[in-house]
Amino acid sequence: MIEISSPEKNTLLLHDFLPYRLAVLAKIVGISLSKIYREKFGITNQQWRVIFALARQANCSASHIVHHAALDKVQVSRAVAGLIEKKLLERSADNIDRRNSILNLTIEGWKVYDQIAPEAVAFEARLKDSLDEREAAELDTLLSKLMDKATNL
Amino acid sequence: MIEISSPEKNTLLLHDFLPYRLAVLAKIVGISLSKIYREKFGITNQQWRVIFALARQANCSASHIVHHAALDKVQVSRAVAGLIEKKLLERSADNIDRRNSILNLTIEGWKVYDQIAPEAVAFEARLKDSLDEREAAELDTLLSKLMDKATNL
DNA sequence: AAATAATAGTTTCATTTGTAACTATTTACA
DNA sequence: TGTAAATAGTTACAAATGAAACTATTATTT
Repeated sequence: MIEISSPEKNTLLLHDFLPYRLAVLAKIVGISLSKIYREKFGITNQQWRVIFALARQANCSASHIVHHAALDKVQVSRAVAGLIEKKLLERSADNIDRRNSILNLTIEGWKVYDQIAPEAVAFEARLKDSLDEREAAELDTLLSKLMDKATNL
Repeated sequence: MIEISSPEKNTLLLHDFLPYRLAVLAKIVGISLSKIYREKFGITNQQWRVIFALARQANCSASHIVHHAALDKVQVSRAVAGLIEKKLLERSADNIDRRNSILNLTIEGWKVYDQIAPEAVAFEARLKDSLDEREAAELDTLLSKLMDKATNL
């Protein structure tokens, strides 16, 4: 491993490149977090998002979840199927518009949510541990700005 | 879609949850960025990272890339194989330690790099567009802190 | 020196994921 | 009203991914 070529060229330093940093950080955080719901409950990331969307908003359709959990309709369909199989969620018919399904957590589903949610909150708190209040607020602002920018790039 | 259950419960708002925000942001940014190298050169994200790692550090082994591109050895192996097939990269033997391979971009590989790199830099600049200098510096600090925290959580 | 462990990298196989095509139902409108 | 377009959701198939087993080589131990 010998340094030969063009070190002073405008070679992009991957390590400092924002999209790369975001990807690596999000991945590490995601893997850590997933241990909470994967190891203990065998729940996938997508299933976790569906559960949390439904905990917020009961009686909603799959497409509502699509818009509130940043998943596409195939992902939601699969996650819902998995959760129904696990009996954490149930589907009923919408007689007003029969294209829709109406989704709800079961008692079991709420139990799982009630176990995961506090751990997720604690996880987030640990992650933000090294930030003071000003920094946490700043992070919030910056992520929002980046998100805005990224969505109309 | 009727709001029925427990809106005032400690239901976690996915939208505000840091790991979720990071995942969504990283994904959107990554998809936008990938258009630069995927559509024009048919290069995958992993291949792109290998190219950039090699542009920085020529004559290095696959395991060096593993440590500098946040990829595991299987990903690097596959990316390298793909890039060799595209003739963007070449592998030679290391006669001192014959377990290692020595990797280098080809002329073609450098040409591809030279086309992608400025676009990547411009992409990052657009992404940071709405941040002033102070905010950009702050972002840098915050991402570093989070990264630190996340790696020893 | 022989046996064992460690490292570099590849291959295999099962799972996950993404894209497109599909069914069913409802809406728009000619 | 009847036909086309839109919407909700599922299914099918190909491509990407992850985990484990594997080959080859070098380092370590006894």
